[in-house]
Amino acid sequence: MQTHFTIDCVIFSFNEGKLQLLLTERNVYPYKDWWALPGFFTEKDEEMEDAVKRILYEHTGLKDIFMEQLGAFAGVKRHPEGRILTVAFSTIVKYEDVRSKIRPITSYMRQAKWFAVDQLPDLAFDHAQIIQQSLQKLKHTINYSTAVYELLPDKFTLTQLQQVYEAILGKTLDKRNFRKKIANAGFLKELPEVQKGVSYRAARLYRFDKRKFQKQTSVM
Amino acid sequence: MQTHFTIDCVIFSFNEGKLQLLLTERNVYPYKDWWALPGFFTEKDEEMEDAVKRILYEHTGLKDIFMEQLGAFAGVKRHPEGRILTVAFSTIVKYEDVRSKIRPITSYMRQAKWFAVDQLPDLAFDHAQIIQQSLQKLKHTINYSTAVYELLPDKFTLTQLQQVYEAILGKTLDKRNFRKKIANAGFLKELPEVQKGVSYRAARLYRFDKRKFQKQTSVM
DNA sequence: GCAAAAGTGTTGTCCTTACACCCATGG
DNA sequence: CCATGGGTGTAAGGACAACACTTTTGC
Repeated sequence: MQTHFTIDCVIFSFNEGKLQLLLTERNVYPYKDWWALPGFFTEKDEEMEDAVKRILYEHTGLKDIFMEQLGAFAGVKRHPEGRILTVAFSTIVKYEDVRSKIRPITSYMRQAKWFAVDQLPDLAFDHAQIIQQSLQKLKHTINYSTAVYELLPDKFTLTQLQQVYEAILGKTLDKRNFRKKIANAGFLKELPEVQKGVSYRAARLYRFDKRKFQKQTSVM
Repeated sequence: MQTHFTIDCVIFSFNEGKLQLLLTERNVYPYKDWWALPGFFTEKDEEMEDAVKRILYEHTGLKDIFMEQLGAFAGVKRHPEGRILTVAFSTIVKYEDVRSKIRPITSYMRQAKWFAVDQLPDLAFDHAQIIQQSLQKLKHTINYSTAVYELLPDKFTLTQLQQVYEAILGKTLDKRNFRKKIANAGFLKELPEVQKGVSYRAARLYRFDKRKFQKQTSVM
């Protein structure tokens, strides 16, 4: 049997000390004027991966971003038109890198905007559930993926890094223990620079060393 | 756009010291006479969860089994008829419990049969890939789920338990360390019985205590 | 008595956690 | 000089890995 087939995108970023999520305001029925995950119908005989790329671009203006599959959500009652199967994908982007590029190409969506994950509006369809599941997954994989570093600018301070961990895990961490753990892991490169423009002691800047990270994790 | 929508089931069990997988022999084109994961088309406006139950029953004779979603597999070239999206589900069953029930109801499949996961035949579609991914997931969740205990009979010896771990992880474990870890976890109940019918020292039997397991894990 | 598997302890290393104060800087 | 966040060490407990021999049983 055939079914409608859509893609939804969960796009995380980090700004102002908070985990952020990119949502679009729908300009079409159903759920017109509601906020929703960027997502839409696939086309006939379109590869799923191509559909993800296309829809991501058309709805947010973002390109060349790798998205990981979260899972399929069906449910006859998800949509007034009957069963629509959606496959959700998630990714993480650097806020500064995409800031100027966010802009829906299609007129199906009125605008795309960042929301702090702890201050989301009411969402269309079952998107709140998809987001919950995505956050769950992020929590579990945080230590085994480069996800955290995708959330930060190229050069960052240890406090910023800790904030990202805290935002994702939803709890505060001990500063000394956190730094020991990071130092131990050994895939941060200390830079000869420090923060600028702060009215207190400037913090050391670090960079993530992907090569060293892969060496570590590939042993396991 | 619409797409064909199928379900595939990855069903693990454990017998003769090996991790086993239930496959069906196809009686229809495409891939007639090939071995494949039990799976078929969903029906119009059928809930995904209902489709899983129905297909599992029709193709293997198994009922009342909870299946967990693995993910969606699309791919225009998966199937001669064009894009067919399949959502894979996996589960684990006790070999003894189901032994006599395995039997396809539908004539689309000629027979259902267990194969050791390290001795699988050539498989239809992209089912080999789905199985690989499922095994990966099993490895990762082995310590945080009741999966292992679903694989064993009600009463089992510690050596049997260790064999299951070894089969899933694909490596041998140290007996003393393994027993310490299990004892530490504290959700096995030692029974007053021992093995029977063996020509060497009979091993103590244990039972898995689900209540204690949940207490442990829910704290985290 | 022998074959076959059951059962059992110790040690070192490393990771995790808890916990509090001085330091550097800009204004 | 003060407000603000940056930066640092230690001790205890728990988890993990390495490692080999004795015991029980059926035949």
